Amino acid sequence: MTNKNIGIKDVAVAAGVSVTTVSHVLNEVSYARISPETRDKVKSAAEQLGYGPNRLAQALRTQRTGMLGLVSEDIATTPHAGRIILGADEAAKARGYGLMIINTSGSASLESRRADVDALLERRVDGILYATMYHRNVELPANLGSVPSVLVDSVAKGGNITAVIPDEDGGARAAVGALLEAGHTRVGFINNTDDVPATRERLQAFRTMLTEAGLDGDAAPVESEVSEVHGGYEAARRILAREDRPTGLFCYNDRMAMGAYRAAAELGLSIPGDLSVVGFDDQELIAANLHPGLTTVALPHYEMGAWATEHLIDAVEGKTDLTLMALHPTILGCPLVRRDSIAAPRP
Amino acid sequence: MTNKNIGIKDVAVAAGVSVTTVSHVLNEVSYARISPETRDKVKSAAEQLGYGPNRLAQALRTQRTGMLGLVSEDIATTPHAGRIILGADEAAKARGYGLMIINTSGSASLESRRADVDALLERRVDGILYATMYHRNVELPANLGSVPSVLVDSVAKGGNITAVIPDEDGGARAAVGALLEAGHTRVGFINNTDDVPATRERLQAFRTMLTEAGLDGDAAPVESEVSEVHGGYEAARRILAREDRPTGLFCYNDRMAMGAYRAAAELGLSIPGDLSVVGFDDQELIAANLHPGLTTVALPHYEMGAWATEHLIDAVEGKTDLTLMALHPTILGCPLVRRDSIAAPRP
DNA sequence: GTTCTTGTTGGTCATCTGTGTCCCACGTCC
DNA sequence: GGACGTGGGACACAGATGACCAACAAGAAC
Repeated sequence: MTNKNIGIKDVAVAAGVSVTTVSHVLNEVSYARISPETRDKVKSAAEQLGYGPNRLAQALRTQRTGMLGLVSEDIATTPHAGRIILGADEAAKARGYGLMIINTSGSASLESRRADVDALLERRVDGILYATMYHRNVELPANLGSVPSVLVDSVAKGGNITAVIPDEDGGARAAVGALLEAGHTRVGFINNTDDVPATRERLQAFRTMLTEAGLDGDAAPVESEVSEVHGGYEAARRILAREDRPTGLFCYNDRMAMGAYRAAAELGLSIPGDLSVVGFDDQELIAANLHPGLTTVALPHYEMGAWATEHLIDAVEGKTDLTLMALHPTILGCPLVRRDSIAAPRP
Repeated sequence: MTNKNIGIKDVAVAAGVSVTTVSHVLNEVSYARISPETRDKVKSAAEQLGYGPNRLAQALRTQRTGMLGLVSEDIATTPHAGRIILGADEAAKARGYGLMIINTSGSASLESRRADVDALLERRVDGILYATMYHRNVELPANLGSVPSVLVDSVAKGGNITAVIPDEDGGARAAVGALLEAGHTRVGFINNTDDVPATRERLQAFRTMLTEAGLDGDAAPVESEVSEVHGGYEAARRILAREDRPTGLFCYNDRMAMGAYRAAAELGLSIPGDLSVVGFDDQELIAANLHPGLTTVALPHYEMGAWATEHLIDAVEGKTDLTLMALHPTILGCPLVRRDSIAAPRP
């Protein structure tokens, strides 16, 4: 157990050697030639005293803190941030790094976010992860450039910073594909109204998937609303009121799908008997708990957090050149999570 | 903007004074007598060079890092952890402290949690917050005692560590009270099966509230299941199948309430017309998005995080003696959040 | 047998970036 | 001319690291 009051000096005295020797044996430096007996003396003395290295002093000397800064938007409003943090934490822990977390708001001023980054820089973090709550184009504080940094779940407005984002296109294709595969030919899309990459890319994937399947993708029904439960409800009411009522529904996210469930229930449509539904996000609290369970597409938050951390550490340790990766964002897959909301359409 | 490469030494050279003087000026030490002109020279030099203090070196010298360690259980599985972190982050930021976060698992071995705490100690955090995912009795690693620590959302098995927990009793009373107030006389409770304080305390509060209202608390119907949506569904099916079917239902948490909603829908009971429901937790994703919105009791996670941080910093700065507060856990209120799931019973 | 080389084993000292105590130089005032 | 006030610098210290140096014994050269 690390004891705050014991330093390398105390160990040296206890073992009857110099502090240098203690440092050498404890760090197992290759060039140090030290007799096995001395090694043992030092090690057991350290053990007995409960010596733990003072990482601050180490960091000061070596110019490496072994700490990564993570500025995360809106830590508490979605479970997404939690999964990014978890991925980052586990990747960091596995390589002996720690995480300093600062919360910021998606709507915070550039200046306040600059101050957040500055707080991390003053503490001499080795690198910085900048995570946003949802995939978008984000303006980054300039001081982020002074240490290796990776952007999680967004791309930078100015470009040229390494970023990792979800595969919107592939995810949407998987979702629509699951409906087509089940045999649906009348498929609708309930979309978001925000101007974010996901809105555009999912819509486009929706249309091309239908077209590729020999259906008229351009004519397929699409209704847009705010990406909340009530928006999903409204949009679903409209889309299900059409004469050529779709038998398959792709929803922008799980919350909107939850709204669609209610709309279907009100119209007396059973899921998946009368209507198949597929969502996006895999918010477990919703997707797994709806009845029937919602088939949806998982956003790779954990994986993005881990990927970003892994590569950030590589960069810190000089194993990678981040500027090379900065040209294009890295895209991580969005796997389909099958539950029970898709069935073949009634004949 | 903090520039990593600029030290106090560079400022001293630029201003034509000694490093001591720079330190004195920048820290505004009271005993230093320095002419206004020198002050200005130093300050503008620091400004120009983009000097930022090296918190590591400061910490090494002053034996204060200004960092708090937060070990949090299961960061990603519930939104609860996020709210604790947010409360802690904002309280810490307000007082100039930073947060080092380590994730652990509720089921992790004592040894691995000891290692987590050790990682924080090696980094010489000034204090530690230990947050659990739900209110219970937790066994803490012994090395937690070596710096000031506060336990969030649990009490320690051994006792004698300052802790802050939610007011289970008061919250449950508020929930049941809301049903009684609306005029319900046949009220049931859907409880959890886990052996945690909340299970016992909410049950007891339920019974005493009824009794205090002149009803037969001991005879009131209670059904227990696992605290998930499907458990809530099962329990609700049973409780609603009784001859003296309750018109008001208190659910152990929002997830179980969600299950109760489905059971009610299947039985053709409308909420709140035929059945009033009240939950616990205020998981927004569920409570706000059910239809009708679920009246529930909010767990003060943000407040507990903030309270714990505030008092931890007080202890670190010698303004409080934590051992005095360790005698009894501090209890924070659980306010009722009114939505639309409670109405008067049909006459 | 004495000095020199060489390998072994560890220690010395500067360094990382600041902080804080103590001390010094210089004027002034009675 | 000694006490005192003012402005600022020297220096030790916090806890480590690492390049380089030193002591010593064994064997080699003379």
